Amino acid sequence: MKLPPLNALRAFEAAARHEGFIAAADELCVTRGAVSQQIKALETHLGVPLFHRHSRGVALTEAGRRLLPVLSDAFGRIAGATNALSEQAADLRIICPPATSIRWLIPRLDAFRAAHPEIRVRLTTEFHSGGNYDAAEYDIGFTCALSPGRSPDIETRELFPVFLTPGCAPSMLEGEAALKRPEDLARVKLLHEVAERSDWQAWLDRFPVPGVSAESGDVFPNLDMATRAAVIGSGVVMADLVLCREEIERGQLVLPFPDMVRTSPQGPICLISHRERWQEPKVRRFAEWVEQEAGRDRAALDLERFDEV
Amino acid sequence: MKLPPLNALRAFEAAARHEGFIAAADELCVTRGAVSQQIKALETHLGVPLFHRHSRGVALTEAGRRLLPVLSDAFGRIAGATNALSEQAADLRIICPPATSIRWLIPRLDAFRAAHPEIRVRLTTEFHSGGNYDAAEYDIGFTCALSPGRSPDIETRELFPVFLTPGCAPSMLEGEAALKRPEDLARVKLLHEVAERSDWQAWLDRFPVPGVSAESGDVFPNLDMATRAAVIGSGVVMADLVLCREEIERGQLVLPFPDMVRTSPQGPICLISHRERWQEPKVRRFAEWVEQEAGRDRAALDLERFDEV
DNA sequence: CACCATGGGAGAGATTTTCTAACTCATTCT
DNA sequence: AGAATGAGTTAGAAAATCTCTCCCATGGTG
Repeated sequence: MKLPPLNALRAFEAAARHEGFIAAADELCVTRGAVSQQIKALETHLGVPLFHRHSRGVALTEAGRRLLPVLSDAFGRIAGATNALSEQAADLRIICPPATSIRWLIPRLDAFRAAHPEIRVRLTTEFHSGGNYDAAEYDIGFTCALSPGRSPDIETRELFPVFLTPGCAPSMLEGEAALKRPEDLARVKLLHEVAERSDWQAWLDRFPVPGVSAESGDVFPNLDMATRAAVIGSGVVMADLVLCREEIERGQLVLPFPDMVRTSPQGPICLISHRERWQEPKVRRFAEWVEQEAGRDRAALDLERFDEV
Repeated sequence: MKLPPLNALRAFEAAARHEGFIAAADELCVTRGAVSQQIKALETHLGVPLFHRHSRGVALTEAGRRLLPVLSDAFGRIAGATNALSEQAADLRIICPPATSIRWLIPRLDAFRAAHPEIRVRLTTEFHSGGNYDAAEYDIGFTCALSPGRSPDIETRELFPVFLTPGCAPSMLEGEAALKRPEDLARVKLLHEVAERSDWQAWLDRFPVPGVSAESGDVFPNLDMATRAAVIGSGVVMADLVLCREEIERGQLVLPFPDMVRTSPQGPICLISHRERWQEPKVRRFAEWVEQEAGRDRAALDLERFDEV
């Protein structure tokens, strides 16, 4: 396959389409002279004149008329394919479970958008385990490290651990029904993120409390709503120290047993993506930004306080 | 229509097709480094990696796999169209009437082929008037200047005039039947090029000879055969001073009435081509070469001797 | 297990291509 | 006649592209 100089072909295509060198030069953002030279070079290369030069303007020769549609078509296809690629390259499709989304990602995301306006962020807030992460639908996701059933091409990167300890409204530490010892949990309502009650179960496995069962209490569709129920004094939620940091720092949520902390059995929160995708600029930028933000949370938590379990 | 750098696309296409940068570099006659840089530039431009880099070789990414067929197809179309043009640009299709062809063009044509080996000459020897010259079939032709019915897009360039005077074998000037005066033509056979007997008729119109009519004599399919008949003493041909120059100089053909010369009523021999085609390199080169050769003939003839009629 | 062959990456500097800027020419419109 | 239009030409500047040299990682091989 022998090809003539491609840039000369592009110059010719533009000039032929506009039936003039000046319009072509404008389109290509060069001077008329450049177009003139390119086209002359192409004519020399092919050995056929492509334009008749009149004193005023140019007109295609027979040869030029034959060449134009082929080039326009070919360049059109190339433009279509490459634009589709860049188009898609600009879209960053993120999937994030509800609690992480509303409590961690969304508050920070505008900063990312501001820092990278060229990336169109499309966030889907939806529960998903690492096992059913769909690399075709999403460029990157948030999930738990130990989710089973991942294909070997799907890789994760750890962000921060999930530290669990009961949390409640400050009012619950006061009065005669105050939560003072773990046994007091038997007198209050447990607030669960999902029907499986796994967080409370995990904590109770680590710190068994007689008379307290994970089977009791209210169930919410996600951790955010359970936490908000706790804040308004409805019961005790199994709080995630990272995701609930704001409420804890503001004193809206208090930790009655701050030394009784365990990590989630599902492992730390992590980013998840296809092995190949990490290198894509949009993904790399987002991942780097997320890791930086997560680093701040890890630092703020003073993780060394806790024994990992 | 926004296009990525075309040369980078070509580098990518070659690399993707060969599944390796080295093979691509060989195909493009550059170094691996050049291919590597071009492809990196393209990836940066599109914002998507097109290859996975392994320690040994590369493999297309999803994006690369989508781009490759489009590019291969587009470049293939471009190559096809441009090759067809150059291909045709290399063919020089000439049409030339028989006498001019055999007596003038063919003896000189090898010199042209040697001087321009890149041009494939395809000569068609066939009678045609300027009026039915077909610019789609032939790039250039030889004809008479005054042929009627030409379209305005068909232009001619004069080569040399057609000087007509009787010619015969030297033997005819000897003996008791020797041609001494025009009246002696009544005793010999006239040799005609075509049934129309126009050359003899034209000469006789200019130099009327009592008792001699263009209606008599033998007819040949072309001037070459009529001339050869004259050389072997069969009769008197209406000789063209240019086309018969060789025989005249060698003494095979003698001119009994060297002062009785007239130009052909059909005008001089000329080149004929489409207005647009003269600029095509192959046509221009041929035309220039022909004009140069014709110039030699005009000089050799010492045209000033003759009164043009 | 050292060693070499393979295939690609990086960076500096050379080279080639391409573009610009200024001017020219021919023609048409006013 | 003079202005405006559209293209051609040229030298030199700018930009792109390439080469060259050295680097790294991997996978056979003796």
